[in-house]
Amino acid sequence: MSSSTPHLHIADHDHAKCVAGALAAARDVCAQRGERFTELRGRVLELVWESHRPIGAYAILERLRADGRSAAPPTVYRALDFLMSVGLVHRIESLNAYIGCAHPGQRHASQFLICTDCGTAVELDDPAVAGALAQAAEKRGFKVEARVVELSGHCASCAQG
Amino acid sequence: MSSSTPHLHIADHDHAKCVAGALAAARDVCAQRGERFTELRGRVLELVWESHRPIGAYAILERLRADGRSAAPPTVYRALDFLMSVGLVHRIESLNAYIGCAHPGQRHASQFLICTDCGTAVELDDPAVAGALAQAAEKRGFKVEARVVELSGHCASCAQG
DNA sequence: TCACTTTCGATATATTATACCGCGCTCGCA
DNA sequence: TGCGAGCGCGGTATAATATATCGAAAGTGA
Repeated sequence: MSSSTPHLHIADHDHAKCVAGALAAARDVCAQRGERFTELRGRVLELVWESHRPIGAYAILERLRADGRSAAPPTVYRALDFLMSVGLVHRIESLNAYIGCAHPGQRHASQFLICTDCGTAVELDDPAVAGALAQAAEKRGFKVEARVVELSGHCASCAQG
Repeated sequence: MSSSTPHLHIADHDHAKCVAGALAAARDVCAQRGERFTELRGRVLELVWESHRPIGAYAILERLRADGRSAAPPTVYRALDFLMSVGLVHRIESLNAYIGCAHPGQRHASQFLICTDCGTAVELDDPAVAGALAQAAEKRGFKVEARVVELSGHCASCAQG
């Protein structure tokens, strides 16, 4: 584990497989929806999946440039906007950062647990939370269109693992 | 109702009372905590309470300048940071904006219903939601330190009022 | 091949937020 | 009542994040 990933205890997992799976799922989703999964979009998705920590748009930009590619902010934001529009990437509002979607292709209302020690963000799809939110909104006649649910704190490993 | 507040159906309320109440509560909270409730902080809090719609830092800045006051971004951010630190103001992450706390002085885990039509944000303190979130986190050994729960959509009035 | 649409490069600029410095006021305390 | 320590704030500069716009290139479908 590199020093840049303290306590990344989503360890014990084959991350290459994560990335490959995400890319494969992306191809599927885009094919199904008749969207073009271009080389740039693929590369950006790959960078977003580089780790399980949300990554900023400008960090992605740096990496694209490191590839030798000419890139400017719009390059990144366009790709991210596309990836979010097809549900392959989520934006973490409290960090102004982006993370790969854990359940691409499926409709889901996700929640994030963000560890402020190791930086990892875990995506949940907890039905009890989703249900409680839906009820709270309905009780007030509110029609929900978008949800931002982000809990920050210490993951199990960092809290004392 | 001004054209700048379409469908503000938190109507039927004496907003001056809202503001006065918020300022009084602020004085109390600061007194209790031995914090200084300065004129600037009071004015910023008042501006945040100008409506029930989240307001951006730079909008606050403009209003301060309209007062004839000399002010720069740090002026506003310092005041907002203070007000948030004592729990008088919340930040709405999905809007990069700020709103007065509906339950100052009380510990609470709030959720926001943000209407994309009229711009109002209603603060809830729904125990079922709070409970579901606590459980979801605990189940995974996650120690929660901060919560961001923001639902966007259409309020009862705007959805069809 | 041609017309059409989408994607991308490129430049400029907008929006939101913070780092830093120094002064003066306030408050606690002798 | 004077003093020192800390806090609040004015002010400048700059960082970090995001968007508007335009034209060229590449893919798509007839």
